[in-house]
Amino acid sequence: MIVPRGFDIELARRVQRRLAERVVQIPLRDVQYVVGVDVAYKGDVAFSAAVVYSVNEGRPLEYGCSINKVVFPYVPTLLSFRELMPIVRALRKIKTKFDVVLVDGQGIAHPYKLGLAAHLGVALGIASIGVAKSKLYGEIRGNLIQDPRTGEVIGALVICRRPLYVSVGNMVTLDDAVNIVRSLCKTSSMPEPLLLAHNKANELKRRQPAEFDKWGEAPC
DNA sequence: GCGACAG
DNA sequence: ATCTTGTCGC
Repeated sequence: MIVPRGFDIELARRVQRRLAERVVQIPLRDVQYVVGVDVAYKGDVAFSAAVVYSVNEGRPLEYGCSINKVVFPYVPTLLSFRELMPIVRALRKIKTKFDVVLVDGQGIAHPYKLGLAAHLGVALGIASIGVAKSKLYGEIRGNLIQDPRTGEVIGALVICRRPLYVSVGNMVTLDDAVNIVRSLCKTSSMPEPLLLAHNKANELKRRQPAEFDKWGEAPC
């Protein structure tokens, strides 16, 4: 797996370990607006979507999106270097104030404790939860995911229709994360906000790409 | 060297 | 993630 020329993977790991120290685990209460974010790809173009979902009303309230040129390949443990910016761009389009973001990927259940959801949460100083469809790191012990090196609980298994690997991203506790994901599992194997974001991202992908600016971003 | 490996 | 036909089941 080739990374861009000049990319220092050792430096990247140091950055991840450093940012991981800023992850905070605090209880989240009065969760009313939950955002779901996801990215779809077509060639070297990323189509990202952010959806604000109202828990009380059980429906989406607002959508944010962004179309960007891909700048980094998919490399296990370095997913945020590929998807973080596109997701941030889509999130910034949202006007509604939200309580937490659900991310398609790991939170702290990562070899350097900084999966995509944790990186996003720390970078923006917001509450986030990692919801992955498969495991990246850790040992399954019953319904919990444990760090094989420290024995620390780094996540939990939540059965929607299929098992989901849930972990803290930032500013939430694992219990909060698990309860929130559970309560939002409706018709799909993914919590509603993520399903909506996934569908919106794929819908964007179907449209014709516009003109990219000097930052590699196009209107959407 | 071997196996594992989010999207 | 994406590529990609048919096929099994409700």
